[in-house]
Amino acid sequence: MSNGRERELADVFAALGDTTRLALVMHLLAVGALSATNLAEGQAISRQAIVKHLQVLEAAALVMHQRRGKEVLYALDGSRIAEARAFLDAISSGWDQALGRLKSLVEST
Amino acid sequence: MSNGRERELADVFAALGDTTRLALVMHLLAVGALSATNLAEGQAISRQAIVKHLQVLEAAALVMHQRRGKEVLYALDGSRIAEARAFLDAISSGWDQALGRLKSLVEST
DNA sequence: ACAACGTGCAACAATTCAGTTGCACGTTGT
DNA sequence: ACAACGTGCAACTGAATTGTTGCACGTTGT
Repeated sequence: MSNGRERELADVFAALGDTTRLALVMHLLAVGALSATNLAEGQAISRQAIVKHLQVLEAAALVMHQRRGKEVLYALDGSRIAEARAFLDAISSGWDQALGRLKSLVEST
Repeated sequence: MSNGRERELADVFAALGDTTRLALVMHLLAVGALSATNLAEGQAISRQAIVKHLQVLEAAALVMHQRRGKEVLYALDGSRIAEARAFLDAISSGWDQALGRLKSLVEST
């Protein structure tokens, strides 16, 4: 795996590794596109905090934004999620062999 | 989604959201089971740093350990990876509808 | 023109994270 | 018994993260 790819992947996982951002992703998935002010409504934290989270998601290419008059709409970008999925698939496919090696190492008492 | 589950999921993603830990996971996947000292060999950072990373992975239930004489072997635990995969699958499956909603919102100039 | 609204920027405080070093403890093989 | 080795614990530093607040700027509708 190239070093850059590894970094990108880690960024995606790190971006998802926060309950607030995970909730944002699910919210955006459900609704489609929303402004930061809109997303912050009824939330415990401030709009600015939400904006920072959105920027983290955008830096990981999980989210994109588009200006629309005086507001800015944020929406999900799917390509990186597909990559992350592919990675976890690869891990899972290597799984049985890895488990086998583990047993032969540990059970040789 | 229950709040506890959401937290667990975020912990899994956060644990994977670091290039060092990602490399550890792939290394363990390839080899099966290794000690912290072994994993630290030839690495730029110290054994203690590796141990801390392994503890993060273990807290997220991605890794388990087992004592074996004077050394401690670490190996992957697959169940949580399967859960993370399922989550990304769910995201991806909701994707087309989300994209449709996005377009209708943005393109209505 | 102007009031209202959403955004953008910057400074700041508190917390968490990554990594180091030093040393003590338990296990192993001679 | 003892030297060697792998581990465990604790203290510490520096950097990154998360969140706050205050204010200025652009856009919108009346």
